[in-house]
Parts: sequence; structure tokens; C-alpha cells
Amino acid sequence: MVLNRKLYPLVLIDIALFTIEDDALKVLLVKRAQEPEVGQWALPGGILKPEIDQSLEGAARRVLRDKVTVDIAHLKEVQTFSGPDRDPRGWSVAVLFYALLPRDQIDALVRSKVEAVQWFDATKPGHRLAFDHQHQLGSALRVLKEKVNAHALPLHLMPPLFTLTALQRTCEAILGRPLDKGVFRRKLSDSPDLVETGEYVRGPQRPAQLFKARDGFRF
Amino acid sequence: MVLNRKLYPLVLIDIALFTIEDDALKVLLVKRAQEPEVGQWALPGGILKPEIDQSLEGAARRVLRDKVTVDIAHLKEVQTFSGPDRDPRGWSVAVLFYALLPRDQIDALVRSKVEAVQWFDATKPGHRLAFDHQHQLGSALRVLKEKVNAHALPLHLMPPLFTLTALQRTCEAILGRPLDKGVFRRKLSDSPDLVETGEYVRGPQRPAQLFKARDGFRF
DNA sequence: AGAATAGTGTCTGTCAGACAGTATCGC
DNA sequence: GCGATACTGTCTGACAGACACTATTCT
Repeated sequence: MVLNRKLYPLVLIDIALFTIEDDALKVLLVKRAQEPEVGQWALPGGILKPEIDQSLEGAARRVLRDKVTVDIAHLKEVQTFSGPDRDPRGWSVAVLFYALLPRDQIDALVRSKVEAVQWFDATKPGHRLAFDHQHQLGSALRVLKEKVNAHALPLHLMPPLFTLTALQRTCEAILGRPLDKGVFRRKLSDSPDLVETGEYVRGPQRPAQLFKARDGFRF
Repeated sequence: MVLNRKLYPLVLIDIALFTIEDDALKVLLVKRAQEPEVGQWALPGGILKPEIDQSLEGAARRVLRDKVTVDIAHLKEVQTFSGPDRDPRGWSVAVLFYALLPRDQIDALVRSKVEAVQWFDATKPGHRLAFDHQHQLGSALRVLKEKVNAHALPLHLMPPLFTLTALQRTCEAILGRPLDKGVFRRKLSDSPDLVETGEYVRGPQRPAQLFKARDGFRF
């Protein structure tokens, strides 16, 4: 039985899960299998279950585990979306989180539920999204951009070892604009979050040094 | 009757309401009149009422109207606090907002419920606060500082007309450190949010020009 | 004149942007 | 040597911090 939503609101969590693919920022969307908005693409999300969740962030982590078979360590809250009309089931509070996933784990993930889960271009998904998820995605993108603009390094999007050029491509994909190589590397040179490995990647040109994230790094 | 909190969480809103008094940043606290935590000082807050609220922000505005007799236009969401143990009534989600109130309205406010409502120094209230409100206050302060550091002007804390020196005192109270007069005024000189009035305040020294906030200004 | 506060000017170091230049690989 | 990419150096303009200087009022 459904409870009277005039007295008790639905408490939902939604997640904007980002990754980098082909030097483009992608967001994970799921095709809804149930009413409401069946068949529409939406951000992965679910209902808070107080009996098993320890917090809203814990609920978000659980949803990602269940729906998408990914265990994400670091979720960041963006903001809430609330009101009587944003979900047809009645008065609802949706708490939006975002997370960054390194491209390494993409394959394992997409294999899990091939039909229902797909990566889309984060800046223009090319579909109408369910509920207010278009709006939510915009908010998550804005917060992500702000952090990168404030010189935070999105190392959680990178594989364990990466070149500075690859990191620059990732930042450019997030910000949607080209960055100057000299400026970018000057800032990195005194970042405590980056660690040189001394390893080099070889190819048909000058080898590039491989870096890794500082131990315990958090975006 | 109380509902089983193992199935349906409490949805609460709390508000950190700031003002400036004697060139110090103050936060409004209320002495709790009911269990739990009777007699403890706490941020004003309340339970979301879906039957009358249009959103969480609307609920926050309602709570301020009811508890504190103030109508605040601009509330900003900070973040959520959630879990099974933060409120003895059971699993709860608290959404924290903050707001800025010009000192003009202080008198009218404090008169409303003299015993139960009081302004405290925002950086060290000098009391243990109920629930996780000490933590919440810290988060609200951090967000407020970040905005002012990013050159946003806390004009909602100022009376309709104010001098640049008074504005500087306000920013210093928020940031907790002195600011250089020259630097401060240089930044203001090309701010579209400040409007000269041509009026001057007279005193036992050189008169200072009065400014006002741009029409439609929002922090 | 002197006290007090308002308001301005200037020097300096830091840093972002732009861009040129050098280095090192495969072929 | 050549193409390609990695990496470094340099010039410039904007701006923050520090601080001194001028301006205007009242007593």
C-alpha cells in the first residue's frame, strides 16, 4: 500500500555518475523499467530505505551497487529538489549526488544490464529526461565545473596511471573549453595531489611521464 | 501517533539565520520547548508539512515566519544531514538553509518571543547545541565565508543605506580577519551591485557617502 | 591646529594567458 | 632529417596585499 503523500513525502536519491570516454564527459542514464515515466531515460536513483541505509549518501551508494553494479567510494551531495509536482507519485524530496568513475571500470559496468544502462554525452544527452532530471544534471555539471575551475583535479576520472596530457584532456572535457598547456602544467607542478612515477609511456613520439594520484586523494 | 521511523524518515528543515550586531556576526538560536532536547539551544527548524509547503525552501520560510516572525526572501540551501541516530525520534533527514537578515529588523524580531529566541556569536555560541546543530552551524558558516571570499557582497546584512566602511566591517566579521581598505574599495569600485546615492552621513569627521544595493540584488 | 575618518595613489609580488622555443622518441 | 608529441621558458597584463598619502569634517 502507498502511504498518503500529503503527510509523508517520498525521500529519493538520484546520482549523476560521470566518466570520460573518447575525451568526452559522459553521464550514466538508465531506462526506467517501472511507472512512472516508464521507458524514459533518467539518472539512476531510488527510494531511501531507512531500515538498511545509514545515511542519504549510504543510500546513494547502495543504489549504485544494485542498479549498476559499481561500488563508488566518493559521492558528493549537490542539492535537493522538492515539491508536490516533480514526481507524479506525490510530494517528494530528491537529494542529488554526483560521483566520478575512472574509465577503467566502464566495461565491467556496461556489461551488467546492457539494455537498460547507457552512457550519454553529459552536456547534451540528446533525450528528454524523466522528472526534473534534466535540471538535476545541469546542477551537477555546474558544481563539477566549479570545482575544476577552482583547480581541483578530477583524478577519480583517470586510470591509476596517466599522463599530464590525458589529465588536461579530461579537464577540457569537463570545462568545455581548451586549456593552455603551459599554464596547466605550471599549476600541476606544485600540486601535492600528483605523484611522479618515473615510468614513461612509449609511442611514436617523445615518451610522456606517467603520474598517479596521491595516496588518499579525494576530489 | 508516531509512524514507524524504520520505514518513513522524518524530514526536517533547519535554518542558520545570520545578522550583524556590534560589528560581529550573530546567529539566531531558539531554546527548545519540547522533547527531544528540551531546554537546549538549537537552530530554528521544523518538520516538513507536505500539505501546506510547496518546497523545502518554502517550508523553511514558513518555519521562520511561525517561530520567529520574520519573512525572509532569500534562503540558500547548504546541505543535508541524515542518519538513524542524529535525532532520537528516529531516522531523519535534515535539510539546512542559511539566510541573512539586516540589523534593522532585529528589534522587531527579538520582541516576538523574548525568552525563547536569542542572538549568539556565530563563531562561538558558548553553548552546546542540540542534535548535530553545532556541526550544521559550522557548515553554514563555511559556505557563507566561501561566498564572501569569492567577492560576493553580503548586502542582505546591511541596512538600506550604508557606508563602505560599514560594509567592510561586516565582511571582516564574516571572514574573521581584517581587510585592507584600499583593496576592499578597489574591488567595490567596479561592482554592479553597489549604487551611489550622493547622500552623505555627517559626523565629527569627514562625511562618508551612503550606498545602497542594486535593485534586485541577490546574494 | 589637531583628531578622526573618508577616500586615493603607488609599489610590488604573484599568477594566468599567450606563445615561442627546446627535447626526445619512431621512422 | 622529419613528424609528432612532451616539456620548458618568457613576456605581459590583471590583480591582491601593503602602505603611504591626500581630503574633509568637527572641535
